[in-house]
Amino acid sequence: MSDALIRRLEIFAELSSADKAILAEATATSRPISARTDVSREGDARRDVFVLLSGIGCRYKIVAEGRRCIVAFVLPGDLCDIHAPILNRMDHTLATLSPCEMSVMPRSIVSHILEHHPMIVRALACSSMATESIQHEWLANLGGRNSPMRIGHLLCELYHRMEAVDLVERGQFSLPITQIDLADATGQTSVHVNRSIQRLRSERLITFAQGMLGILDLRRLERISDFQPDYLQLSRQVGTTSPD
Amino acid sequence: MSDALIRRLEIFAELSSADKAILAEATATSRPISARTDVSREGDARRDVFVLLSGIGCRYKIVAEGRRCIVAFVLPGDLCDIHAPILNRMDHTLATLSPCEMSVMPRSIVSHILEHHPMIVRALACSSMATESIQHEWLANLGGRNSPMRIGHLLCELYHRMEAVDLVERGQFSLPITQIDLADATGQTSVHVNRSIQRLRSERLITFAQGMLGILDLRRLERISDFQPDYLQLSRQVGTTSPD
DNA sequence: CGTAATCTTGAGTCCAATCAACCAATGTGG
DNA sequence: CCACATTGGTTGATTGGACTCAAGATTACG
Repeated sequence: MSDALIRRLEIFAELSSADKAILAEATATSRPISARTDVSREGDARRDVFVLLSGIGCRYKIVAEGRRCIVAFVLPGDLCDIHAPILNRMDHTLATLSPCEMSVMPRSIVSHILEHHPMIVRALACSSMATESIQHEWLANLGGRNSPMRIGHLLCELYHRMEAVDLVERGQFSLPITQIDLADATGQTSVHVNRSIQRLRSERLITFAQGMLGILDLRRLERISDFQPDYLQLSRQVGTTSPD
Repeated sequence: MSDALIRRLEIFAELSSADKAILAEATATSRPISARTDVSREGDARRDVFVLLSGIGCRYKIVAEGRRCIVAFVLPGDLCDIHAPILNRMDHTLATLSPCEMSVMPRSIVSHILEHHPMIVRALACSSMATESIQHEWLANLGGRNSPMRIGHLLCELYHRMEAVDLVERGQFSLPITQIDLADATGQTSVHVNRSIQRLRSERLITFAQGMLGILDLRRLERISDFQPDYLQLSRQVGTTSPD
């Protein structure tokens, strides 16, 4: 289970067996968390470093009038808030959407890694730049695209991110979230999301039922959603850049 | 001029005189760049590390049908792409909006800083987390707020960020950007932005003319825009957190 | 098996984009 | 110095898309 993290970081840097060992150790102890629970809340002091091992989580903020805005999805292998200890307050809430398996990394191991495992640090830096890219793309999504494109684009992103940690099988993957969640992530009403999904279904681009998402025609979905996978930075980068 | 960078980083960490000296050296040579020019383009290989010394820039993406989405504003003292050398492609374009003064940091100094000036590195890490917070807030802005709130919220953010580098005088600061720019940053039409600005003006909240923005009643503007300054992480943090 | 969520569909309303002028300020060349 | 072009801002009329409200169907779950 814990190998999602390793698989993810290996995209960005060549990890030694010592690197992998410490990552395995750091994520050895995990605990189950039920769906729809806040793991750490906006305003809390940042403390822990989490790794999501299975399930789907999100980061959200509450704006005026109680509206919930999802600002990111957290997928298996995602490492949350590696720099948590150095900033004082969470600006958002980290929560589960489905039942999850999470691991809390002990502070001691975190600082040990930061000091003695430069390749991991490098991979983490790349990973956080990829996160930034994703956020830019989300902004472009909300600011510049219409409803079906927003949904399509988001689904493409999730597809590729799940693919990168080997969780896609025959174009399908588990996506146990509601249309309300998709609405809050794309700045729309669930009613409106529903209609767009039905449109995508009727055009034989996706299937979405019982928490499973199927992408029927990735190329076409990407095209109509203005999706360019480059921004995810998920193509292997090992050896393609010079060390600093 | 170059002290905007130092002033900014000092928010996050206590810099020694050696730290400041190397920052001053790194930003010693600057060059003027005229308004509305792309500094580095989406798709380009990342190479240089920029510091904006004066003027206003932005990061933008072009989505389908040529629409421009501004995903961030770059203010004096902002350090662009410190990790540029380790990722291969720019996911967005960095451009000037007004005439700017920019400094390109030599690679050699960058790596020297990363290796020998831990407090600067720490400040940079904090700074990039603050950037992430801003992006979350922008997502909430686009996803959850109406037009006057979006504009008001953005203006509050710019006010506080300019304040942090001492560029606000008597509630006023230079903001040489167009309503079209504001539109592209808030996912609206310039026509719609115009009406919202007029609304804010008529409620005696702001003045905005000839590239100068005046905030007439910050508290009230913050209240009606659902703005909480905490997310900017601009309150001095020196000594408030334990080192890792 | 029953209750609560979630999804689906329809109808009506409203807000924001679009289209289209027009104005003011600035700059340019003759 | 003035005619003209350009850019940014302002205003109104129109239209379409997204939200709201509401009710029924389906699914999930204790």
